[in-house]
Amino acid sequence: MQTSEKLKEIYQRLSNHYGPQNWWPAESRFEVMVGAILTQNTNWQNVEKALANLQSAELLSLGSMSELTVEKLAEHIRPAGYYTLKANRLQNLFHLLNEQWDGDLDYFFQQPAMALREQLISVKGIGPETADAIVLYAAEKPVFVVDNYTHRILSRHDIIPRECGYYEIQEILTDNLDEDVHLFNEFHALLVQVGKQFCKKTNPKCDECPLQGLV
DNA sequence: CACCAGGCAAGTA
DNA sequence: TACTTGCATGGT
Repeated sequence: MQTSEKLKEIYQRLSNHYGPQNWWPAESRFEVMVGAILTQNTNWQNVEKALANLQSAELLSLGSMSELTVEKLAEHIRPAGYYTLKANRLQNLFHLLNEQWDGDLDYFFQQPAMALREQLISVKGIGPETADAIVLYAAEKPVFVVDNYTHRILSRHDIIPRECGYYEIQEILTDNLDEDVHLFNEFHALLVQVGKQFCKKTNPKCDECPLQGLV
């Protein structure tokens, strides 16, 4: 079977099984960016606690969060883990937005996807996945977000080799799927959903997975 | 108790 | 280039 056919089959099964995911769970593009950094190698439940702290302190805007010292910021995001590291990473992003774009997010997000991506990835603490998550879920431009689950699930189904790197995986996906924001949005969210449930590092439960038996 | 989550950068060889 | 390690809280 062709790669594109396999991918469509996977998407159909997951979509039928789980329904619409409606990512990203945030109320603003700014919140998407903050969440994208906070969720690096971190359970979303912990990120929610950190976001709730920021919300109740009225800090979920670029202007207000930019005024905090790194120590105060770290204190608010503590439940998300790696809090010192992430406070610095957030400030690095704020610096780009404030200095290069005068804090104007509309202006910033108006750029083409590749320009956005390039700038985001130049920020210390933002790598390929975080940058792509922001481009897809905040800027709503069609780039496929690859993560550990994507790699694990697609390699186990022999769609990609196990030693495949980020950009190789992304290339295979974009070459074999329609370039569509909604499709990329749902597909990534669905892979995370099924991955959390059935495709953990240790103790995978392949027999109960909706992708079980796929050729 | 062990394990690990919607990564990334820095260090080592 | 290709591994390895630190970062840290809170679920299961």
